[in-house]
Amino acid sequence: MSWHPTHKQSSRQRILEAAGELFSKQGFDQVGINEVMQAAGMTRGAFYSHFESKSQLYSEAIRAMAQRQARYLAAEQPSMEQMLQSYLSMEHRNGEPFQCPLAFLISDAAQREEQVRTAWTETFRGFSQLIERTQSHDIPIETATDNIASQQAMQTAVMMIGGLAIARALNDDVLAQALLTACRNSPQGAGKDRG
Amino acid sequence: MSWHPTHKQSSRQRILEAAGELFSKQGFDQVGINEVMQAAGMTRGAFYSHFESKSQLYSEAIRAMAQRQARYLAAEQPSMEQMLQSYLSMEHRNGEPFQCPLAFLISDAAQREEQVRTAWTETFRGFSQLIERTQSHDIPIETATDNIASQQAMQTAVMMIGGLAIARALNDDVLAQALLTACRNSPQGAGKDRG
DNA sequence: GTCTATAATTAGATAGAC
DNA sequence: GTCTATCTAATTATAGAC
Repeated sequence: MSWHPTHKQSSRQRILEAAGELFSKQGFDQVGINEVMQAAGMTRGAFYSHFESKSQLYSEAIRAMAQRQARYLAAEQPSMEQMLQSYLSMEHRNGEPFQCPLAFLISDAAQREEQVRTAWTETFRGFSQLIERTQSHDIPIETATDNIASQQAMQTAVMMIGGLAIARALNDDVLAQALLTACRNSPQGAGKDRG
Repeated sequence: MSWHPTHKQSSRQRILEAAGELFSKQGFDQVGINEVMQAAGMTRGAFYSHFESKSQLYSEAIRAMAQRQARYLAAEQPSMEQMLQSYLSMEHRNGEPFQCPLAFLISDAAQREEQVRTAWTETFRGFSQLIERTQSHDIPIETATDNIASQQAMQTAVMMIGGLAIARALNDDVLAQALLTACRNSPQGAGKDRG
């Protein structure tokens, strides 16, 4: 089992993927190392060969989820409208197939130590910058300063992350669907059906 | 100590207030019953004379915070601009003096049992309806249907709750301040400095 | 209604065999 | 690098005195 030099790297990756999914869906405190390791196909004892603590796993899992999604988006190059359509969907709210750590762990990460908050903050920065680039691509004529473009990107980020996080907290599927629709129709959206 | 019939009610209220503040700031799992009871001026053993479980305390604490804030708003009758100004402030982000359970517990509540999610959902409904009434007061000319007014209220609610929750998660005070400003300047705000 | 004492369970982290 | 076994600490919840 330990013949290949890629073995440890592969195990580490499996742990990160399992942790990202479990933490996002259930919250950091409600998931034990045991549960993470079993989902990764190992037992408790092997954990500390890969990570120093559960807390370190948390921050690395957030970064890993962000990187995975960034790679996907870099390949697909979706438009702003496409991004909103899939991000603000009931499927995403229900956690399939991807869970955005920014929305799923928003108040969870806020209550952790600096290491975790830094990972969350840097992920948010990347998300906001991606939106800014995508929006400037949709509207190539640049009449606004960078400052205003960055404000607009942050407003869109809030509408996306906040909308998804609220829809997830809501206990009522009909209301959640209405909320997601309202967010997609907001001025921060493609802006095509409002004046 | 047990002479007054209001004694139990007062203790219960103190527990609810302590729980609301502690849960909001640190998250449900990171606060023990011991900590809550000490903040309320009692010891662990007295807890179960007031609540059946920690989980029940959670949902009741959310409702108690919402009711307390609703009473305050009913007395003050602030305008939409005033509400945005105080809700989307750095003071509120830092938890002083009031913590909105919708923002502070957004992903925390989403991961709990139905009882807690129901309390959160009903609080959100009340918040959204309050915004709708306040917005219709600011713009007395009603050209829109109820459905559109409700959509606009939900968009504003997302910008407020989402903006505050993100600002709280961010590890960078400068970025958090910029984000709150962007939210206040958004079309969901008073709408006075955008077109 | 509040207290002290305790039961019962669980989790994060470590030790040492292989 | 992964396993089993264990340590230590914390937690929810209960029992019974006052």
